[in-house]
Amino acid sequence: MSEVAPVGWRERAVARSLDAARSRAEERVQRILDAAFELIDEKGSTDFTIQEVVERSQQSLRGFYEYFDGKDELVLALFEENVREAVDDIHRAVDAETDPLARLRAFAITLHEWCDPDESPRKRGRHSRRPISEFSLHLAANHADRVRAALGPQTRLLRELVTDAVAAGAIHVSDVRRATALVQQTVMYSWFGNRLVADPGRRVDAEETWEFCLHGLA
Amino acid sequence: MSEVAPVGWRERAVARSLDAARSRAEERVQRILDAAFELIDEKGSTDFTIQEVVERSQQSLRGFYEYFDGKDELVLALFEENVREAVDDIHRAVDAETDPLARLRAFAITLHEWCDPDESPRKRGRHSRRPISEFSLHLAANHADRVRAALGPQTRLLRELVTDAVAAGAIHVSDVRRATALVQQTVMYSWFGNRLVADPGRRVDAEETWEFCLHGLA
DNA sequence: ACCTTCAAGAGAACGGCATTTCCAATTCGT
DNA sequence: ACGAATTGGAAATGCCGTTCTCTTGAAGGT
Repeated sequence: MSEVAPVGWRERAVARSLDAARSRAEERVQRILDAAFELIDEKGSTDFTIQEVVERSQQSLRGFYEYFDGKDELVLALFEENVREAVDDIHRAVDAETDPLARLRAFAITLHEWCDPDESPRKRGRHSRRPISEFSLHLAANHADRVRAALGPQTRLLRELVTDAVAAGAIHVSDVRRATALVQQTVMYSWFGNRLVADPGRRVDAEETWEFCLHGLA
Repeated sequence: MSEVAPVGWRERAVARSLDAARSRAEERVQRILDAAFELIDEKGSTDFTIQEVVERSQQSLRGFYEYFDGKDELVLALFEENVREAVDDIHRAVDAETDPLARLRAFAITLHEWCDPDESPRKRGRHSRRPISEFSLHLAANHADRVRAALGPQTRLLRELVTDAVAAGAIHVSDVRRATALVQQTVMYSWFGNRLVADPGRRVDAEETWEFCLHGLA
């Protein structure tokens, strides 16, 4: 836990108590996060109350506000957690491919699966992402910088893939960063556009979204 | 106002009073809408309170709830109003062109201007559209059907343009409706993706969005 | 062992806001 | 003008996020 091993017993004792305090805090934060995830799963939306969270996580209201500046910060934390999981999964999918274009495609398809709340909602034992995806709209509108930061790892991974694909001559773009942004936003929020399509048979799926991006860049 | 001209004095009197009642109601509703628009313009967001609206529109709280089922319904009405204006404007821009592809482009560019809250915010004497664009996210998430209905005229116009462009051989799409949805959502919400781009110099503008769509369809 | 101090729990209190309700005033048809 | 429906006004309700206060209990120092 602590980065430098303390030398004397005194330092060690201090470090141990600090570590103890820290891990206690970490455990509490985790309990809060878990409780919030549970509530979201149960209600299918992010309109749980702080009360419910503290009750379920066996904390005090006071304690909650020690760790989080408010509800938005809590949901932001959940969002970050979700992005982390997603990036791990995407990384796995991408690394299963070797061809630069295939890697890029793997990124797009997997990311789409993670973001579309209306598709494959009960895949594996994961949390339902729908409420978080939906709330991410609110977050992006009100805390764009935080969301941007949370998405950082994902953005960097995609940028790398685009760069590789360009280097391999698979695609041609004038500005890598811009292309990255375009793909990222198109894939992440295509589900949102689908909400406005009445006929479910005409929903745009992952594959189509990917092809749209691919041609759009060419 | 009334669809059939009444024949006798009795009917006429009834109709007159009904007309009077109706136009009074219409005027009230209009006053509420105006007040809400004003507040939105002043605050730069949709977090006005119902109190403020009724005060400014010289109405009673009770009256407000006679005409609107709640705040969401009010903002939905504003949204519809906004779409109406936008469609008119887009229609004008489209009709200034004759070539099917140019017409399609005119649609995309003009719609983008209307939707992007971060661009050309002070154009003409119109309401600031930013708060409504932002709130439309919330609306689309919670009242997708209503938003879809409100966008109906816009969707139909675009579909026509796509059909024409296909007929003229300017573009090739497998499914007109799907292509329509894809273009519509990409253009309408590209501003949202831009929120996640740190460097303002890399924001994707109307022209780029259009080209992205154009190639994406080809 | 005793006192001090300070972290942390429990939950009451506050403030903002949407939505309801109730009563009095007013309008409207007859 | 008279009873019935409509409307205005404002207080009341309920929900929720956030803050405050009081209290407890444990750790540290002497």
